[in-house]
Amino acid sequence: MQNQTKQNQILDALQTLLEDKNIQNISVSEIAQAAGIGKGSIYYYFPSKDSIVDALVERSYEKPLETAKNLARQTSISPFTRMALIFQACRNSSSAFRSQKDSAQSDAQEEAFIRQKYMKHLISEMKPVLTDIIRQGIEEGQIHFDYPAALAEIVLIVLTVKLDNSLVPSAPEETEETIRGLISLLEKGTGNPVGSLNFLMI
Amino acid sequence: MQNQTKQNQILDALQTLLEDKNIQNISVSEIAQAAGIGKGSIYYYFPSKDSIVDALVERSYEKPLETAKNLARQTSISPFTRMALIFQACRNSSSAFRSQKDSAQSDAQEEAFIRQKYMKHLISEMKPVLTDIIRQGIEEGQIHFDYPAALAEIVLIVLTVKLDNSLVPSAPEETEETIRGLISLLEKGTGNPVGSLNFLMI
DNA sequence: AATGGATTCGACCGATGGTCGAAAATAAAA
DNA sequence: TTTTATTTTCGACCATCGGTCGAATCCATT
Repeated sequence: MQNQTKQNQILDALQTLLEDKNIQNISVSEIAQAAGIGKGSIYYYFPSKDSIVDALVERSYEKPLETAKNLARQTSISPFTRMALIFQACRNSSSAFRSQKDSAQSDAQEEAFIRQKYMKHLISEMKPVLTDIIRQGIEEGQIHFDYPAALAEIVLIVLTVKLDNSLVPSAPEETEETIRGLISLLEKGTGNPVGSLNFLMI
Repeated sequence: MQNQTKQNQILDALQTLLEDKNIQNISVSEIAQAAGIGKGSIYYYFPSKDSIVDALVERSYEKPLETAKNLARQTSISPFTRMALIFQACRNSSSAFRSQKDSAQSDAQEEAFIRQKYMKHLISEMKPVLTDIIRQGIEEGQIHFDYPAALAEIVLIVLTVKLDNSLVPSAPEETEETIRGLISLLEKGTGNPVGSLNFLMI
């Protein structure tokens, strides 16, 4: 049952390849070659090319997700501080997927395919964690809002979409303004003073 | 210069095919066959398969987008009413892309590719229009907020992502709660009374 | 009629994701 | 150790795809 190590070997190869190519331009043979195994063996460990990508996305966020879940239990720390720590952990890991474009302008459209997987995974895993923290913040009177789960999802969606910058591309200053607007909206919407949510800023 | 009619013929074929298949499973030959022309002719009117999809997305939102732009100029109507009309127009058209799943569980992951194009297109086109309306609302004292463009983008992102339901799949009641939360957040964040933004509800 | 551009077409190309059965490696049984 | 069974590896092979190409056809203008 060295499944794990062989799978990781394949995932490592894909991750390396992903650094300067988008998935659509990476063939399964190429992955096999980079992993030092035959193409057929790839399909012994994964049912499809797609599932390899899924597995890589999952593996990439195992650690920050675990960090976040641990943090969620530390009820002694202030909710805002915990949220700040979580976002920081996620941001560090997400950079692993920032592939530098092959040449001048690579069709970000194509590459967005993998980002979307990452987005789906991250939001679905993170939402319950963030919801719990917000709920605690509400109970402690630090957040005034009636829909903790919705609040968590809104923040996650906007931040993920904007920080990714491939689903809805925009200039850095535009992204910054949107984040600033989100912060302002959250502060006014949850009854918090100006500046209290600045940890969301890039 | 019957380019337009032939292109539309091809677009029609793709749209029909899209009703019970995802793009990745639709070949160019298939599109050609459905359009009643040879495969080579497809490439006389479009440079690539991808560009056909792009064109279809654009065509699908021509009318609601024009409606929205016209509405934006009708400064005599209240900003909230105009927004309500715009969202209604968009929702009607977006249903054109709701492909029923092939069988039990079709990999929504794959199909999300086209949604993402639609999302990108809709947000980039709609953002300036919505921003203008919000800005007018601010000037007229009906909206109290400092970042009109950010507000427009946040609303568009959350609504598009949630109503699409393939980027971040969730149960209907969950979607409803998120929308409700967004409404509450917007009302409190822009200094509006409860219920004033209910037009965002599905 | 003749010329020349616009349009149509399907055979063809290189490459891809995925399959397969046979070999090689490893473990279990004798 | 020898034999049998099981797991793992592999690359030739397959069907199919997106896209190209040159020949054929249409159609307007001269």
